[in-house]
Amino acid sequence: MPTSTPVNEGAPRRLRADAERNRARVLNAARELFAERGAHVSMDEVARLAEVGIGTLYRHFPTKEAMVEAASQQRYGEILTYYRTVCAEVPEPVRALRMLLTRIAEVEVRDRGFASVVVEGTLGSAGPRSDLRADLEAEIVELTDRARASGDIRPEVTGTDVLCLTSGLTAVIQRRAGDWDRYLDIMLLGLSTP
Amino acid sequence: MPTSTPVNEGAPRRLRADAERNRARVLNAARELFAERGAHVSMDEVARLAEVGIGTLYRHFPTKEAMVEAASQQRYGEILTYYRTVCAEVPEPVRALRMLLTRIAEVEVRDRGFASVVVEGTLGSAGPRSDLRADLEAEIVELTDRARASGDIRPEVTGTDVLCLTSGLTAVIQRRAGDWDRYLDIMLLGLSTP
Amino acid sequence: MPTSTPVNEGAPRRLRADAERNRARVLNAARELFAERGAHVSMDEVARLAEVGIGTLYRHFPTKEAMVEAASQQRYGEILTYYRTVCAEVPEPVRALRMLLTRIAEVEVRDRGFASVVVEGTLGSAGPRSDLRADLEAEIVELTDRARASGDIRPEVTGTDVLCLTSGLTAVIQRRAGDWDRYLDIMLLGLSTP
Amino acid sequence: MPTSTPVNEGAPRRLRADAERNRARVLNAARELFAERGAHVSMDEVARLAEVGIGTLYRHFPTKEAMVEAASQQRYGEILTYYRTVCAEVPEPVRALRMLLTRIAEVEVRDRGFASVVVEGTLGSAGPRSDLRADLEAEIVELTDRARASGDIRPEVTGTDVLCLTSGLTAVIQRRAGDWDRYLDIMLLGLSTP
DNA sequence: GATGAATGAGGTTTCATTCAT
DNA sequence: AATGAATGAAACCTCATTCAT
Repeated sequence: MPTSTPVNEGAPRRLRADAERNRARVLNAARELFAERGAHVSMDEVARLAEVGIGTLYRHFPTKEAMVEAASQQRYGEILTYYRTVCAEVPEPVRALRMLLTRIAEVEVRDRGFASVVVEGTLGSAGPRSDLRADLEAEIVELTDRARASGDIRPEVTGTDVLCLTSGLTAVIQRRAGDWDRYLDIMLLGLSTP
Repeated sequence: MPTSTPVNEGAPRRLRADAERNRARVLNAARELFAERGAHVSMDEVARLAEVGIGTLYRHFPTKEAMVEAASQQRYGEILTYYRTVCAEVPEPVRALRMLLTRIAEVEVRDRGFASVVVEGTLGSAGPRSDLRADLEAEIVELTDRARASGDIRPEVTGTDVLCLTSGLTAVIQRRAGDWDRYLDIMLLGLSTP
Repeated sequence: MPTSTPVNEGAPRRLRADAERNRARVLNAARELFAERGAHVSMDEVARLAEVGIGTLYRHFPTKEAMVEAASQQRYGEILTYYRTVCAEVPEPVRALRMLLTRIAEVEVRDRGFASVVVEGTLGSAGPRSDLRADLEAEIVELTDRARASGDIRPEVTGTDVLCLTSGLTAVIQRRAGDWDRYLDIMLLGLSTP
Repeated sequence: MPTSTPVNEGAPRRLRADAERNRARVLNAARELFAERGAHVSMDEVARLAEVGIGTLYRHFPTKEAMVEAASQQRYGEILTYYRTVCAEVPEPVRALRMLLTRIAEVEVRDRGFASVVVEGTLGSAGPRSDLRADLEAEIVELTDRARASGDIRPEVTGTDVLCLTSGLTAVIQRRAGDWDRYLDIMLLGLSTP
């Protein structure tokens, strides 16, 4: 079972109230802008939308990359929270898996375009995985194990396979958002015992 | 049936021999560089690797985007040629489909990283589709129709569904190259009649 | 004879004990950092090494320049103290001069790189001279006068000449630290009566 | 005898006429601005004075540091040219040495403030020496050897000693320009046989 | 047609200084 | 008095594109 990290959105230290608020504003601005305009959003634009000086932005995140990473973490945190509060209750693993993947898809749809900023860091990709992403992936793997154990999916299907399909799912949303439920149906069919 | 465009890599008019050669050099350089370094390759670098002046490069392609688009076309042309010379002979549509998708995957693996440059224009995505991409997609749709007709895949599966899954396939290669054959297996299983 | 300023490191008024301690911490941090990394040290770094908030730093010194100036003063104070406690006893002016210059060199070696921060304000330079620097220069001039009077150095040598050579001495240490004693030898030879 | 490098101001390749002209304009602008305002001159300002786009400036010199280095080289080239055309004729080594040092001083006076930009790279300093600087230093060393051989300066004086004094000379000019001839007199006295 | 020098808007990042807590 | 978060001007540098040679 994955380590039950408390999902605190990654703020490393205790911050003054206003600092915490600014951090959140920046992260939201970043998510919003990336979501709608893809990768080529400038730091100045993020700062402007967050109504924060550019210096403040850099105080919170030493680098553009760091900021993107943090926004990314935030999204994983959101999904994890959902999973732990809702899916965890569901007894049938395949149903829980479908719920989780659906949630992932919904977040992806909402933040469409965000993914293109972090291709190297998207769910299921290779490359160094951040804390919350690792946790989320661990949950998926575990769910797969349970589903296999209960005989709901084919015995040769591994957790890695499901991560791989998940990765495809988010990409499909980025490219042809409307069709993602068809994708999900077909993939789950491909996994299930006949 | 798809319009049977001759696959001549998109050169619009008769060019002097050396001009044609330069065009090809540029396109290859672009493909190579994008493949290995992803999106942030400059026009100067492309020109340098192509051993061509930057001015020459711009004579052939008015814009960076146009150049990327052309390189993209080249790749689709390559796949189309393969399809028309090899797959078209194969009588069983599902086998032909698997062959085609495998070829697509192989090209994708070879040019790994290229996709990240043209997210907006990859196979199966929404957005304006170029000539050769449209042709290729049409072939996939047609193959799907034949497979459905022959009862090899489920009756409710549409050509669009397969395009959608194909789009996921290329994305998976970009993100976790090693697993693409598992993806293909599961996907085809999901499509097939039980 | 130079005005006998008490060498109290320039703290203008009675400060609370902890304030005084903070002032000293900042000054030491500044000296240390400038010494080892030259000019491009930020105020934040100074504050961090001093274990003091940046605000506190600015309470003590209204400006970076002011802080540098104060650190500079501190160094002159150190040399003056040495001079007044040790050299002043020495009866032969040339020997006293050599001792003083040696001390200056030693401090310069210890704080190598510091000089590059205060080029405009180094010993013997033009530009507005601070209190303690003025005092130190006055001592050098006076020592020169005594040496000339006692016939140890050439009659046409002025105090200004020696200041000028001293200025060269500190520069040489900054640029080729190892050779400063050769410089001193040759310089004193050039001053002395044949 | 130092290798007789032709003094071509360091332009590495054949350039188009206009490029060569721009290169020179930039270098002159840089020298002028650094001379009058010291180190904190921005690249934009240099470009503006040179009446050249900022991009052009960076095409010629990939880095601010590289540009400073090139301007520095130019100055050494200037001095070397003088040395080779004028001093080399003079039979008495000490007189030639004084002429050379005087020239160095004059250039330093003209470009006052320039030195502060390149402390790490000034004549006689430690650190990686550029081609022309190395050549110039070699000339100084050779001159010293000849002067020692002819008995004009003390037998224990080395070329290194003279480099060291030269380094002091340029620093003195930076700090108290007016007095440099006194410095030169005294130092040469210190070197000479009694 | 080909070349590569020139352009300059715009990107990321730093840092001295101010001010709310 | 002390703190450290916030500020934003300005620095350096990149790169798609234009144009003189």
